[in-house]
Order: sequence, then structure tokens, then C-alpha cells
Amino acid sequence: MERTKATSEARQRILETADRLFYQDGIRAVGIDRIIAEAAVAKMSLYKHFASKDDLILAVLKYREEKILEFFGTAMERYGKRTKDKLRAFFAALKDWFESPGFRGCAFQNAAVELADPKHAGTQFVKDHKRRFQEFLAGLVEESLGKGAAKVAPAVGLLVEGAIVTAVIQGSPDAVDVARDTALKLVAEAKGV
Amino acid sequence: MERTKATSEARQRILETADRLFYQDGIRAVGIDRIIAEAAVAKMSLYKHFASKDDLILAVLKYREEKILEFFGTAMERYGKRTKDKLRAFFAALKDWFESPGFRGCAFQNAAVELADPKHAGTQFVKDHKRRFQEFLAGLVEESLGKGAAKVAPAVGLLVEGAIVTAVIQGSPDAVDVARDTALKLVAEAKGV
DNA sequence: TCGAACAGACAGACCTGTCTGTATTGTCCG
DNA sequence: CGGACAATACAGACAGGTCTGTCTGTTCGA
Repeated sequence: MERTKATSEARQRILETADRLFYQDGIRAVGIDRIIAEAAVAKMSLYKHFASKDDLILAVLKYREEKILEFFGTAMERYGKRTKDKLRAFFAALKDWFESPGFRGCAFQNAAVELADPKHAGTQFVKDHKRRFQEFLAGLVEESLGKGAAKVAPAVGLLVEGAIVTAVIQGSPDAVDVARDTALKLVAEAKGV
Repeated sequence: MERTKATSEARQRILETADRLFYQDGIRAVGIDRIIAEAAVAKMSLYKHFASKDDLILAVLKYREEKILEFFGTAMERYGKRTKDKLRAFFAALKDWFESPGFRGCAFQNAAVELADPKHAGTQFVKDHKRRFQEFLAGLVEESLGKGAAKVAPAVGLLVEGAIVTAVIQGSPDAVDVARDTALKLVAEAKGV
């Protein structure tokens, strides 16, 4: 018999439901009662697995980082077979995300905005996540540029973040094309010189 | 005697207080009671000037757009005296904003995230504001590039938006330097060819 | 029999929005 | 000049709902 520890079914249902609702309607707009109702879970089960709503928020952010990583991993692998250029494959995956139903921007950006408090553990996690994400991006740029990537990668990061917020506000994925073209141009020029 | 219409002192105090609190702590985190307390206003005065909290939110967004315009106007005028390049002056003003105490990103982006509802009048206003802001940026680029600006301006917009969210999450204004250098480079190249 | 989860009442705080009543001020008219 | 009147805003009670988090039971499966 497996130790149920962190793999409890109830716990998993809570995580997935909270993740979906938080992303859809916002962290503050979603109450505990709604989460337990849609997850078909008793309130005490939630408070047994998570000390508080703040604790649940943090757990959801960690859970989502795993899912995001997984999403980009598989999507880029799919595109990588025909483009070879990993950065190009990344932007193709990004576009898929923008076009997916229910797209509402970056859950980490959104969480940082809603939490507002810089001392909140969730806010700290968002900061760390963005640093990890930026390193991931820098890694992709590096495959084309080698060590010269350091000068281009930060700009690519800004283009990606800007494309996310613009796409969600304008309700259109077009921004990703601008970001991709500009990013690839920056890389090409850095390589050309 | 002037018609007090929209220039009521109470109304103005409510607007300024709500703007400050909404930006500081978030729209949903700030209740009506707190606004009227800090504005030193009766609750009925608030509900006389604004039909509902949603109505107040929208009024605050409009008020803030005026203030933002004013801020960039004066700041760019100040910097414009020594740089001549309006785009450069804009980024200098942007940096001033990032470094100002209590900086918490773009109030319009934040509002869109908090409201979550695409049908909310505030969300619609944010979309329109961002379009106006993008046109303003495009105008700056156009001063250097003329009609060729159309190809560069959208990328500059993404860089600016990306710099805003990155600066607030990382708690550092450094992103603006990357955005400025990249934007100026894009413009210079478009001019050079 | 024992542990995990379900079910739901409950407390205490906070939310928006309505309502009543009072104080102040300026204007108009006799 | 002076009193009635209208407009504006302050003060705060109140209703009805929602929020988080705690508590007591019950049910079910190993």
C-alpha cells in the first residue's frame, strides 16, 4: 500500500480545481466554498491538506509551474521536429497557448497583481519562477548564439512578457507574431555581426 | 457661481483616495468603507456621485489616464530639452516612473487582471486605453522613422509592456534599460537601411 | 476498528448598498 | 435685513450576503 502523503486523490482534486478556478476568475474572486463544491470535497479535507487559503495559493502556483514546464516541453518537442530552431519552436508553442480556449494570460503575473503584498510567499514564488523562466529562455537563445546570448536574452524576455499581457488585454494572439519576428531578428543580427 | 457638477470637492477627494488605494492594495482588496474613511466623506456622498463600486472603478481608470498623460507630458518635456529624441525622453520618463516610491506596475494591466470579466466596462476601457497608449508610442517612433514606424512601433510597445511587468515583479527598474536600448536599436536599424 | 473523507452548522469578520437624521451653506424673496 | 428653502455633505445604523476557518458528526472501506 502506497503512503498517501502528497498523492491523496482529494488533495489532487483540490489542486486541479483551485488551479482552474483561480486562473479563470481570479484568486480573490474564488472562495473556499466554491472550490470544495466543484472539487466534491469536504471543507475539512481541504484544511487538512492546506493550512490556509494562502497556503493553497502557493501550492497551486508550484503545481502550475510543473504543468507549464510540461506544456512547453511537449509542444516544443512537437514543433522541434520540423524547425530545429528551438527559439522558433518556443514561439510556436507560445502561440498555441495564446490561442487555447480560456487563455487569460500568465497565472504568475496575475497572482502577483492580485496578492499585491510583496511579502506574501506567493509573490516571492512568482519572482523566482520568472527568474527560472528567463533562464529557460536564455538557454534557448544560447543554442543559437552561444555566449553572445547574454546581450539578447533579456530583450527576448521582455518581448515575451509584453506579448502575454498585450494578447490577453487585446483579446488577440497577434502580439506573439511581433514578438517572434523581433526576437528572431535580434538573434540573427547578433549572430551576423 | 460655477455649477459644481463634476468638480465637487467630495467627489474629487473620493476619486483621488480610491485611485491611491486601488493602486496600492488592489481593487478588490479595498472596500467602500475604507475609501470613505480615508477620504473623510459620507457613504451617501460616494453613492450619490457614483452609482456603484464598479462605476467608481471606471471613473478612477479615466481619472488615472488623465494623470498618466499629464505625467508623461511634463516628464518628457523636461527630458526633451536635452535629448531632442522624443523616444529617448519617453524612456527616461518611464524610468522615473519605475523608480517612484510605491510603483506597482500599470494600473490598467492590474485592473484588467483583477476584474477578470471581459464584459466589465473597466476591462473594455483598459483595452481602449492600451490602444491609445500604443498610438502615442507609435507617434514617438514616427518622429524618427516617418512612415516606416509601422514596422517597429508594435515591437516597442511589447518591450514597454514587458518592462513594466518585469520591473514590478523583480522589484527593480533595470528592465527599462534593456527595453530602451533594444527599442533605440530597432529604430536605428530601421532608419539605417 | 481505525483512518480518511464527506456533510454541514457555526462564528466572526467584512463586503456592498440603503436608509434616516443632522449640520452647514448659500440664495432668494418679502 | 432676515427668515424660508434647497442643495450638499457628514454620521452612522442596518440588511443581506460572502468570506475564511473551526467544529461536530457520519459514512465507508481496508
